[in-house]
Amino acid sequence: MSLSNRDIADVFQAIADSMEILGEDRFRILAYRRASEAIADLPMPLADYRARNALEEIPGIGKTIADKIGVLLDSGSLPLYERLNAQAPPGVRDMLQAPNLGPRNVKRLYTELGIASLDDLRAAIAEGKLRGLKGFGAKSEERIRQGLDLLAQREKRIVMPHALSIVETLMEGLRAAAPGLEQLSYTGSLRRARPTVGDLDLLAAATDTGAVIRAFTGLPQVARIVSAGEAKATVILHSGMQADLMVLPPARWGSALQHFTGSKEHNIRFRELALARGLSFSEQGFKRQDGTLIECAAEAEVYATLDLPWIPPELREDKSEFDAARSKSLPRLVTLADLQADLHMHSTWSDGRASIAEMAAAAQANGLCYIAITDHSAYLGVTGGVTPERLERQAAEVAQVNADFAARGFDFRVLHGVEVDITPDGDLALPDEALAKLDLVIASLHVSLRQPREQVTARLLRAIANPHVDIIAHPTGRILGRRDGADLDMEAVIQAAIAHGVLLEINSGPDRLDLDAMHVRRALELGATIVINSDAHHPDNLTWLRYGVLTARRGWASADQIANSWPAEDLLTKVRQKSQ
DNA sequence: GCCGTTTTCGGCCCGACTGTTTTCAGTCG
Repeated sequence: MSLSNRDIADVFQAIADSMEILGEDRFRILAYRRASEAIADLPMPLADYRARNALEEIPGIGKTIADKIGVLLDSGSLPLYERLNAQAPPGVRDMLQAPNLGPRNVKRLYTELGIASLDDLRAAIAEGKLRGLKGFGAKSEERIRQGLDLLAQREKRIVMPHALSIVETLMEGLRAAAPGLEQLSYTGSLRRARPTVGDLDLLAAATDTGAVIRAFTGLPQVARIVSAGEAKATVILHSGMQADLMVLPPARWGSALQHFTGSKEHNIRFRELALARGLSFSEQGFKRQDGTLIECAAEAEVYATLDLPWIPPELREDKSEFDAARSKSLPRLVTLADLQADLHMHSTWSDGRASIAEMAAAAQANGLCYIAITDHSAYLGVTGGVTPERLERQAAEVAQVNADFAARGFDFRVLHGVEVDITPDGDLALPDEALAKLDLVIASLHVSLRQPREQVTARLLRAIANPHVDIIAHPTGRILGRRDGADLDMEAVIQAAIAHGVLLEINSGPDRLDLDAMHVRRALELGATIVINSDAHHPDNLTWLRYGVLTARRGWASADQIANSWPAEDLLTKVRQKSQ
């Protein structure tokens, strides 16, 4: 069993952690961290890169680390890793996770007191052993104890859609409670639309900063105030999430927003570019060599100072966005307003909660021009799925709904589709004759996701090759925080989808967001076409499209690459080409 | 250890906060 990208990324992260504790060269440590993050975000297995002799083309990976990847792939272990494990073992590295405790002190606790795990640390604090150490007082010990408490109760990461809903309610409350607020935004990984986030970061601009802080800590959502000063506060919400608010003068809004949005990697690269021009950048603004400051009240001014166009937050991961910005080739990212259709919706014909007419009306109210009703095929546990016979009857209802729209003078259209299961053998759960009569066929994996890579990939490839299949829904089947997706050869899936004119879906369900952004980007690079669907089972679910759009944007998608931003006739032309 | 619109050698982001300090080291975002 060869190591996954995740496994290898974890090895390099562990190497960096151990080196940090041992006090090795910080730039060497940074190199291992950068390599680890680059690997974690790759769209293809490392073995594929090596096979194409392309490991060193990955930014952040040079000859040394490429060789180490080779050793890991071949042998499953690495001498450097084993050696570091002996000097700073996993239990010691775990202590780095504790807030307020960093590498220097972890090393001292380990070497001077023999503390080698978080449990050891808790015990040592209970016995008051830490304050005996030179440079440690009772306050240091207490801070570390508090850090351990925080670590224990720290909620695990929540999905981005959930975080957005919490943060927007919070912002609404703050706007009402804090007059004099000139600017307010969420920042951090949430603004970059990462699929999961660990805490909530808010940034505000106001002249009276203290008044905004007091309004914030007084919000009804706040369960506990961790700290609150004149410009910064940290609270724990009743939901268990930590929320940080920073308030600053309006003149520095732009530089602060850029700084707190990150990512850290993007910021480091940005500051390197600034240095090359003799400017030092921080959240305060640009500092010239003579010490004078250039303030930026708007974020676009920050980038403009380095002659760069504004870079959308979703792209700020130091994944070639600066090259694209410099060469004026940043994509014009798709927006929610670009979408004309939702091509994956359920009704009471299967497990949906509303009729076809209700779903259509909701879509129209949301500004869409056409939809596809795609109920589940009758298969396994799905209640009331469609059979060939029921599809015939459903077609009549779809025709009636369309006739009603036309009679009322609306230019709105319902396409008749299906979401057909791919069986464990790779068959489709409905016969070709039934599929041939439909406007649109979605095929998806719901069962046997744990099959070996070759087998589950082959299933999907067979479905893609079926002339009636138009869309592959939620390709990996992942559920965020609950289960990983199928172990697919995504490169093969993308290539097949392109060859057969099949669209790949970004499923907007809050805990799916599948395809994920890195696969979207890879698919688009190779020339695939994407669709963003809600998979709505209720009219309210149509708002989910927003999350799919954010995921597409993280994948560098422009509107022309998203099939449901096209007019209905263009989409149907593409789909019919496929069936011939 | 990586990397190049000054560089194949010599760089590599920045400031705020905290504690235990008489000038700084560690941690964080």
